[in-house]
Amino acid sequence: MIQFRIDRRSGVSTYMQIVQQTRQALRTGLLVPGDKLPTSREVVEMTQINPNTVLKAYRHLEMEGLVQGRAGSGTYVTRSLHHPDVGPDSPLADELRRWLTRAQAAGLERADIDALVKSVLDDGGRTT
Amino acid sequence: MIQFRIDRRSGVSTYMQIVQQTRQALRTGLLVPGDKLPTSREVVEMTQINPNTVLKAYRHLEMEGLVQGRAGSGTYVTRSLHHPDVGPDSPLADELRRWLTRAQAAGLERADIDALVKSVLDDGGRTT
Amino acid sequence: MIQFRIDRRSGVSTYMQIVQQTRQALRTGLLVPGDKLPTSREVVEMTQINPNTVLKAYRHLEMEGLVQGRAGSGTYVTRSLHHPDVGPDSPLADELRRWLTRAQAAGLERADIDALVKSVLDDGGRTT
Amino acid sequence: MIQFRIDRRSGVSTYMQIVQQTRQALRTGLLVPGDKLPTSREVVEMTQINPNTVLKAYRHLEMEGLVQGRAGSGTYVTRSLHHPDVGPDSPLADELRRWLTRAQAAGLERADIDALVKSVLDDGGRTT
DNA sequence: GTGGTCTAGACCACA
DNA sequence: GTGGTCTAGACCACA
Repeated sequence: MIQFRIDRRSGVSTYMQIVQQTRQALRTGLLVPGDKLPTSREVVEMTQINPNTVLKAYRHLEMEGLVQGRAGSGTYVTRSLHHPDVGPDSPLADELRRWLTRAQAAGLERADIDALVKSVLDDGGRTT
Repeated sequence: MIQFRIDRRSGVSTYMQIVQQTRQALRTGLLVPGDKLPTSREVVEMTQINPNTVLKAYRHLEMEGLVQGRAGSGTYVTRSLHHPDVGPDSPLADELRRWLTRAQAAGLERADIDALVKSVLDDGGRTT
Repeated sequence: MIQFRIDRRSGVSTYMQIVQQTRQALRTGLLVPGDKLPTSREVVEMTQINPNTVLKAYRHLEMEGLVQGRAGSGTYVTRSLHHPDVGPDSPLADELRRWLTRAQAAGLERADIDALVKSVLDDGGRTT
Repeated sequence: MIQFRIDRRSGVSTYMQIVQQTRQALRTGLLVPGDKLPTSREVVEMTQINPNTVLKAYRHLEMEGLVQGRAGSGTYVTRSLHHPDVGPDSPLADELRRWLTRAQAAGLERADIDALVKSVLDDGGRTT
């Protein structure tokens, strides 16, 4: 089952972190249509946040057409965002992992790597 | 001069977006010690946000020891976060750009790429 | 300014009544892009409901792309749903008012009229 | 036999939708005293809802004096709400159908028509 | 002052 | 037990 992690220092609102992590799981194929999201009670146990905040996130995902809540049953994934080449075993993932190893060998910290990735991605590969 | 872009739908508060984008520019070397940040008036023109919000972000950066405000003059970068291998002309950046080109050729959208990068980075290259 | 009326016996949830009445006002042209919705405080005075319930309705309308909330300023209409022939002075409205007069003259109560209208509309004019 | 249709997005609770659709059928004369309502099992097949929800709706209608449950037999209509001029063959229905045809010819969608009808009915024909 | 988030908890609809 | 609604109120971001 998907595990949510709340980072209170990130500057991102709690419910939006739930939304983003769920979308991320849909992208990577960790969640597929038919899967059940954890109940609000389970998320509360995982994360120590208020059940209403979980429901707010789930309602947001529902309005995006990604999940559907069923009273008395749970909240279920209704749509996939998964692209086949985005899985953890894809060649692209392998290449990226090797690149990451080289970056770490060069002494880059996570924050450096994030900054580099972000600058290249935002640039759209334009300068290649 | 650094350009700020505010995304009101991101779930990140406006002032924190200014903070994060400034830190990002310090990481990539776009901003270096001595550089002047745009005045709050200039940021207001760029972004349509309230000058108080800009000042709050700059105060936050000042508390982190990254910039310093000088009355009647402006706000100046006082510290670098730049790692030499993180620049846009570094081999690591080149390799990442080539990887990005392959990912785009495989039909991945920006959201797919973000998800893939995030999953590999969060995994810490553990499985390599 | 648009007046909301909450009917606690209707079986429709409170926030959805706000949503429906706003959509109705957009349809009839009572609200047009640029118009400001009443603040949550004003709605609370009008209707005696909780401000969070108002915000929930406004957030719902925002996700539908009909309005936009601006912190410190208010919530504004961003899109019209108005069809020119739906105004109160349109010939169609006039004809319907004359029909309503005849229905009332025949002794029909509001509930009878609602039922008749609903049955004809749901039938789609198929049998004409 | 009366067909129930549940719209989960309407904001009206499921059991209340059953109640309202039954009252509607009593108004239009689709249901008359002596008629048998579908059993909860039949409604479950029609609508995919829980039998308890059907029973709750029927109990509600029984409290309103409109139907009566007979153990081992079913639930029967005990009272009419039908006004003779509200039938599908009444002149008023004919006129309304012709009006509807004109409205559709003018390019109005169902939502536009609902809004127009609602605005005229709520206005009570006052301005005629 | 205005909207947005979050909490705590009551209560309801539904299965 | 599960999701959904609503309240009351604290606190924050923003203008």
